[in-house]
Amino acid sequence: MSEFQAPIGTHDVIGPESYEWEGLIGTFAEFAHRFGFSLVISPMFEDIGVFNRGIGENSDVAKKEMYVFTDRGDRTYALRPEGTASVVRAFVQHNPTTPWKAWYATPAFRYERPQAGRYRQHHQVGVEVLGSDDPAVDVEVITLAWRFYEAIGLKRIRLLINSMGHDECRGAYVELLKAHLKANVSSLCEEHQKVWEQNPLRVLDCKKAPCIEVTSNGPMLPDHVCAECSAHFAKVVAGLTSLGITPELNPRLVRGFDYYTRTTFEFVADSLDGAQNAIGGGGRYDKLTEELGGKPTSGIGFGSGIERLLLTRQAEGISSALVDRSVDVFVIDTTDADLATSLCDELRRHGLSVERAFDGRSMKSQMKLADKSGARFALLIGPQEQAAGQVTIRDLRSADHEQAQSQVSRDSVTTAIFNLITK
RNA sequence: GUGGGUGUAGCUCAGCUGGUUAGAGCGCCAGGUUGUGGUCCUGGAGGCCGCGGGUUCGAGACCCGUCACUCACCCCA
Repeated sequence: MSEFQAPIGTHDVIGPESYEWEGLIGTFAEFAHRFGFSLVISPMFEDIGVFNRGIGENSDVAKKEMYVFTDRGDRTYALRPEGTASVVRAFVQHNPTTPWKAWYATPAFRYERPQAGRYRQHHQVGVEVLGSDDPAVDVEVITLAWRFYEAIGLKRIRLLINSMGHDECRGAYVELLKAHLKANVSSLCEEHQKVWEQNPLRVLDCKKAPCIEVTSNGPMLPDHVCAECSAHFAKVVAGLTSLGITPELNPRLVRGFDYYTRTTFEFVADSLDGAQNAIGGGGRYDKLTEELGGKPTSGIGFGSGIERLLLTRQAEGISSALVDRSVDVFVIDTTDADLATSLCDELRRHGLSVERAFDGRSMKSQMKLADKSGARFALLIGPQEQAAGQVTIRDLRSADHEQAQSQVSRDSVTTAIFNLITK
C-alpha cells in the first residue's frame, strides 16, 4: 500500500483503459464537429455565484455537494459540479454571434459518497446551443447525443422526455402542484413530508410508493403547460420521431438543476442498475443566461458521463475497441551503436507507431517485447545487418520463422514496410 | 451524512479453531550453448499481512480505534 493514493472518489485512468477514453472523447469530438459544434475550454472553477445562480441554490448539488474554496485573494470559488453553467457564463462574457454551438469534455466535481458509477471527480462530454428556441435545435442536440451513443455501440438505451413549460406556465403549474401536495402532505413519503415545499417538482421524481400515489392523482405537467410550450414540445417529439429516435414521454421527468425550462430529457441505460442508470441528460434553459447577467437568450444542451458510458459498454458486452492503439513496428537493435534511434525516428516521421526496447536487452528478450507490443512487424538490426548495411524485416503474425523474414537495405526499410502494410 | 462488506506480492486470491524463515496462479526478470517471439521447462526478484494501540510466552489471524476501498440509501452523470 503506497503512502499516497488518489483522493476519495477519484481514480487514475491508465493504459490500456485510457485507450477507451481516447476513443470515446475522439468519437464525441467527431460527432460534435459533424453537427457544427466547436470546442470550448473554460476554467474548472468559477465564482461560486455562477453555479449557485446557475443550478439553483436549493438544488442538492449546490447545497451539499460543491467543492467550495477561498483563494489567497479571499475570492470564493467552486470546482465545477457540471458543465452548463460555465459555458453559459463564457457565452455571456464574450457575447459571440448566435446561434452559438459549443461542445466540451471536462471533469466535474461533487462532494458525495462514492459508489458504483459515482465519483467525486467524474467526467462529462456535452454540448450547448445558445441563442435559438427553434424546436429543431432541440431535435439536433438530442440527435447528436443519440447518434454518438449509436457510434460507440450502445443499443439498450432509452430517451425519456418531458416539457417543463416556460417561466409562467411552469410557475402556475407549481402553484397547482403545491396546493395538491399541501392537501395530501400526510400521505407523502417520510422525507418529502418535510421538504416538499422547498422543491415541489422533485416529489414527482420520488420513487417511493406513497409519493407516486399522491402525485398520480394530482396535476401533471403536460396538461398544464401553455399552448405555445405544448406546440414547441410537439414539434420536438415529431422531429425526433421522424428520424427514428422514439422518445418516451415521461410526465414525471424533472431534473436536479433548477434552470431547466421546456424540453427536458434523460438517457437511461437498461443494462445498468437503476440507481445509476442515467448516462446523460439535459434540456432547455431559457432563463439561465439572464440569471448570469446576460441578455435574454434561450439555450439547450446535454451532458453525458464518460465513466457511465464506458460502464454501459461493458454491461452491454461491447468489446470492439473505440480506437486502434496497436503498434505497427517494433525495432530490435542488438548492436552497440544504437541504430534503433534513427530508424525509429525515420519510421515515426512517416506516420507509423514504432516501439523499441531500451537497456541493452538480449535478442530473445527484445523479441518477447516485440510480441507483447502487438506489433505487426519486427525490424532486426544485429551486428550482421550492421556490417551489411541491411535490416531484417520479420512478420510477427507468421509462425514460420524462416519464411517470415526478409532482408532489405537500410535505405529502403521505410518503403519496404509500407509495401508490406498496404499489401 | 447513515448502514453492510472488505483491506495479505504489480493483479486475482489461499492462509483451518493464534504457534517456527508468509503461500499459489498470473504478471515481471534471467536462463534452457552458436543472434529470433507466441508453447514448454528451470531459477530469481518482489510483502513492516492498510495504519496505531491492546490481549498473549507468541498475532496475518482475537479485541479496540483509525484510515482506505467497495456496495446500498439520498441524489445524480
